[in-house]
Amino acid sequence: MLTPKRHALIIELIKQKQLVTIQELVELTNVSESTIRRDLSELETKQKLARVHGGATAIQSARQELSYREKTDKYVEEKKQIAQLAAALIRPHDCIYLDAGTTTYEIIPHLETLNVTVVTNGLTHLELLNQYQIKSFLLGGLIKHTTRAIIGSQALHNLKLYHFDKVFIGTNAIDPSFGYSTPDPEEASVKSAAITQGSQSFIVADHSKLNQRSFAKIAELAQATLIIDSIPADLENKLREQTDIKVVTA
Amino acid sequence: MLTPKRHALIIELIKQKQLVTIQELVELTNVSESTIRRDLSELETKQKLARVHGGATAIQSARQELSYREKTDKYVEEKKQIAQLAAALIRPHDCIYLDAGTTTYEIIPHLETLNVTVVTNGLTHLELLNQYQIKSFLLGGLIKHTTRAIIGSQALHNLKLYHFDKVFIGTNAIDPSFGYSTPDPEEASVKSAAITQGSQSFIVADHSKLNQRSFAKIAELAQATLIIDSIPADLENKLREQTDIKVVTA
DNA sequence: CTGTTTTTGATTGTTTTTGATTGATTTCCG
DNA sequence: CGGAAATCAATCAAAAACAATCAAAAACAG
Repeated sequence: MLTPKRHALIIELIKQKQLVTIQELVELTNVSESTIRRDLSELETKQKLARVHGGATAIQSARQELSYREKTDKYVEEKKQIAQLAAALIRPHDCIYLDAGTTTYEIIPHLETLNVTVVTNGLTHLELLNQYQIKSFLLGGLIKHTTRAIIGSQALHNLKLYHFDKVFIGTNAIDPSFGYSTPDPEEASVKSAAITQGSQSFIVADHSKLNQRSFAKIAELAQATLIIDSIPADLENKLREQTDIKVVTA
Repeated sequence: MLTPKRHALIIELIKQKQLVTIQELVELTNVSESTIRRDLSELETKQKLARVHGGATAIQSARQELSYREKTDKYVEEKKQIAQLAAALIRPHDCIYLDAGTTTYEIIPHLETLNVTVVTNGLTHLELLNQYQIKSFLLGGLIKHTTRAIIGSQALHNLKLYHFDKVFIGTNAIDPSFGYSTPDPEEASVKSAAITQGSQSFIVADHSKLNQRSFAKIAELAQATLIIDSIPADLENKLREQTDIKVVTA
């Protein structure tokens, strides 16, 4: 039996039973105990399970959860790299604002040991913030069910109650002359207001957003540093005339 | 038997019986007394139980307090009846406040056709509100991870932005002289502030909360109508001197 | 086909877990 | 109070599970 197939079987059985013995796995896969031990060892370092004396148990870490839901999203790997680069800018005990969105979501796992305080308008972030037990504040306001974000005048009002060391915002479009923009004016208002409340503000976006214009303007390029996975050289030069840019270097 | 499985069994039995003897655990798990002793020792340091001479008991300190999700909710049927009675008071296009908690949660399904606007501080309510596509506002503020509620000064500030036709609040304790109370002062503040923002306010609670006092006072009895599943006649008379009461009539 | 690398299963000695035993401590009950 | 019974922590040896090692088998590359 091929190793990946065997690993898949093991993970599947653990998922079903939560707890398996080495003997059960030996019977399931018809390989020796030694091989199973090696498999468990390997899968443990990959955070796919937790070993216990005599077998292994399922692990419901944030990472596994995360890998489960990443299917719906595009450029996940790039977003993770962007998030990592963004997180590297954060210092212990910073107070940061995390905009709703998938790229900002990927920043959360990097916050675990930083003792930061997070303010967000993204309801999708809450579960992960909870899992990492990060001190978190939510903006108040209208719940936009489609994107699960908090918007509206109350949200703007709420933002005035905070000041942030760093602000991380997602965007749908980046254009050399129109700046950062997004389809929903309500969301744009919140993003814009957040930027003005931060000492430093960052736009996190993947390369598919470059050279795009959307309906509602968030801010000028100069108002926030751009963090992106890759960018053509000529466009980078053009943007650098107006703002700072950080590019993921692979 | 694998250690985690055994530990799970032990905790499960303690959860059911509150108090277990070592002998019971030996029979349950078919291991020696020594092993059980070691297990209890280990689980005690993990704060999963408290040892007593001869066995172990469930721990009910705040530390062990089960988080909202895993809390095996009691009196679900009663709460549904209370919720139904509460929902019958709501008129179309009302603006209502729903406190965090399991009883208020049960109100949501009744709102579907009423075109109400809901304001809440309960994150656990969001999924259901989304499902029924109810226009919803969330209070801003600190996220209390254990109960998944919004609290803090920002929440109080947010409440000032609204006025409600009806306010529905949960409580942990109802006492003829101490009024309504709950363990966490921060939560009590939010509940209290919400009550003052409503034209009419209601406390929804099951009968297990009667004649109890908790640490932090929410409000006097007179400040909110009590909605409850059942109540002894003498206590009802005593409470009716101070406030209105609605009882589920089965 | 031949030489190399990878994977596997068996074997080894080591570590962890377990159950029995011991003497100390606590609880019970007269 | 005081002794008996029960329960306890500490210890130790046996059993189970473990990581490390190595040679055979399989997969691979040239």
